[in-house]
Parts: sequence; C-alpha cells; structure tokens
Amino acid sequence: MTHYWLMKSEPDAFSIDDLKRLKKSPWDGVRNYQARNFMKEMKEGDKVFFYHSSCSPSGIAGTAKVSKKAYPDHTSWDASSYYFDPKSTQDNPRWFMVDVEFVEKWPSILTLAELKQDSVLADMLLTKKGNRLSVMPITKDEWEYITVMLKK
DNA sequence: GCCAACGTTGGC
DNA sequence: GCCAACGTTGGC
Repeated sequence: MTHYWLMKSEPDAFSIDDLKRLKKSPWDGVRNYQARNFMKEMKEGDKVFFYHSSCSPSGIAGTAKVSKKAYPDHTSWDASSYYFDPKSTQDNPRWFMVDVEFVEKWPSILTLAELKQDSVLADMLLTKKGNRLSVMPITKDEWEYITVMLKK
C-alpha cells in the first residue's frame, strides 16, 4: 500500500530543480530521530511532496517518489562530512536515508500561507504551530486535496 | 536577524 | 530520571 509523505529541503542546498536534473538522489543528512523513523517506514513507490523550507516563499514545490527504501546514511561515517556522527558505526548505524526519484515540478509553489489558510488542512502536521519535522506523513485525503488545490 | 518552539546533552 | 543549558529549525 502506498503511503504519502512530505520532505523538507532548503532549496539553496537541494531543490526540486536539483532533483529534476539528477532524476534520482539519496536523501541524506537527516539527523532527527522522528524523521529517521518515518524514513524507515517508507516503501518503494511511496509518494512524496517536495517542500522548500527556509526560503521565500516556503511551500510545496512538486512531487517525488521513494525509489529505494531506508539504508544506512554513509555520510554519518565520513569524518569530513558536515553530517558526521561519531556515535554512528558500521555495525550499528544510527542514521538512515532513502533514495527519492523526481516525478513532477509544479508550475508554482503552493505556499505555506495558502496551506494554512485552508481549514480543511488545519489538522496537517505541517501547518501546526512549532512543527519542525523535516520528514512527516501525509494522509491520502490530504495528498489528494492538495493535488486538487494546485490545479485550481 | 530575531526568536519561538522544539530536541539534545550532560551534570547531578 | 530530572531539568537547565544549549543547539537547531524555520517562519517571519
């Protein structure tokens, strides 16, 4: 069964255009346990909203899909990497990543402000105050509703 | 750049 | 196990 997710990235570091160009990319550098646990639940073919964060405007930029399920994030073993974590070992990897594949770039960003304005989406994790999760689940209803919003 | 809201760390 | 101090995220 397909599950639905939202993944945040700062477009200065990695944007929907980067993914479009590369077609497929590892989603490395997640260093939050809740986000990691969600990635471990991902299955190949799961659908992903690609969210641009810490930019203007912040919002959903397009869609992607999971092309490889969770495997150890090797950047946690690389002492020269920004994402290095000495507590993550080969025998007992602490951090994981998935591969995502480009699906679609939307004609415009569906902004956080627009998402917040919609009462139907009031229960979304994303629009809740103080939510900083970089990987979060989306319900099927939310996925379909947001997809329709875009086409208006 | 500010700062609220979290998450993590480490002393006790 | 508590909790203060510190670090990070991310909208504004």
